[in-house]
Amino acid sequence: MVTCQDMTEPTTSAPALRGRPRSERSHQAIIAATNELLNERGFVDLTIDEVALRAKVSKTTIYRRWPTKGTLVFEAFSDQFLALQPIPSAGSLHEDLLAALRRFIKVIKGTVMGRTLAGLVAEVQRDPELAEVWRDRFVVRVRTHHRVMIDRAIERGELSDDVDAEVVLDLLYGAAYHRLLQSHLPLSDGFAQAVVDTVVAGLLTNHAGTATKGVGG
Amino acid sequence: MVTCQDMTEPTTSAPALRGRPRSERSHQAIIAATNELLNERGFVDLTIDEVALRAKVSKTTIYRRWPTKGTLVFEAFSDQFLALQPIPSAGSLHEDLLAALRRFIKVIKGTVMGRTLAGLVAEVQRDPELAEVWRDRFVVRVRTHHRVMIDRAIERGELSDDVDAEVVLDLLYGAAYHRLLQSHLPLSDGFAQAVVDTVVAGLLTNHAGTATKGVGG
DNA sequence: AGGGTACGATACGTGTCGTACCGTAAATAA
DNA sequence: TTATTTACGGTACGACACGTATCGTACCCT
Repeated sequence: MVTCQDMTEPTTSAPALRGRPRSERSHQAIIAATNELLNERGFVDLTIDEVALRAKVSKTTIYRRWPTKGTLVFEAFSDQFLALQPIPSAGSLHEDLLAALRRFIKVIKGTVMGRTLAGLVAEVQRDPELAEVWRDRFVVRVRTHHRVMIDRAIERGELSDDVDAEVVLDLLYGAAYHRLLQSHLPLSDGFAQAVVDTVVAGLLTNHAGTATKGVGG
Repeated sequence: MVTCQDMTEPTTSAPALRGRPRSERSHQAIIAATNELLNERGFVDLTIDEVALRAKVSKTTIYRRWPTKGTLVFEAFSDQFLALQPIPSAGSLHEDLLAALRRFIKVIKGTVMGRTLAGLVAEVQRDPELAEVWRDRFVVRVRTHHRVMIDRAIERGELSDDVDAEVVLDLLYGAAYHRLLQSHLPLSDGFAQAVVDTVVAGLLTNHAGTATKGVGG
């Protein structure tokens, strides 16, 4: 769980347990109501007032914990989403990447999370504070997670250590995000195959001479 | 120029020139004021009221032509942006794609258009009507434009006609959009090189056997 | 002249946000 | 027990931007 305090302040060792504690039940009810409304209306048409109504909680209680709609939805979304993105270990780089990308696409298309993800990316462009939280607690987290597939391929010697893992992730998931956000073409399985085919083929080519190392940062 | 009517209705042959015509001067002033405010405040903090004030025009006049803030900003942005995306003809596929991607990145980083582009992509997630306009009059337009580079490479025989041009565009520009929207890493020149190196290498590999044709649509 | 349309100015209703207030509830500390 | 501290519910409120309505005036055609 990621509370508002965790998002904005470094975790304090002393939780200061004087006074009435925050209701865990309210917390759960708010997150649950948020997810319900995310399903029914989507990110844009979700209002804090309605969440409060649904959760049988005062609106004030929500604002005490989450400063904005974005941070609330972020929390309701992120843990749930990340739990559905395991790292495959099929063996080859191609198999791993394809399985991971398929998994990503499946969740995007098969649940409401695709629309919510798009809504959050949109909100991030509007709210600089949310952008920071988003990068640190989602983007970096997912990428670190996914980078394991590439690192393992390098360790196995399947891939040259000249390869910039960051660029690889940008190619794979950038393409997928692109279709999600622009909606110009569907996130089909053939798309996933073509993306992974092309990228892996490109990586397995010996590209000594065209330096591609260390450009990520 | 793309007017509101052009966006929502098929172009009528009879422009109906009875009555007082719309002031072209007002049109220019509104677009100019929009671009000014886009520079000063960005997409999010731009308000129609302020555009009206700046353009010395009634707010009503703006709403007569553009139904929403998104469509107004879209028009102020798109022609300007597209004019800065010429198709290079250096010769090889690698050279063409790299030059085009560099050009894209240069405009994104060197002008306010990067922020505006991000803001528009965000707005598109919130406004379904704008989304339609965006796809038809921007995304498809840019992609058709860019696809020429790939088609020419196929004609030259440099590239197999098995290659799905749509996927190629998603890989290149998807990666760039990804860094623009997520801000996790900079849009450096090394990034552009690595992206093009990897994708072109992947395309030049003979991938007969892994069908990648016709999955774009 | 007359009809049709755009214009300016302004007022208005709407929706959502986020905050302020205040009496009450729940926990700790003396 | 009593005092203190903090969260809670309920509600009212201010702020802000949106988009619409109204109406008298300006412009261009037939």
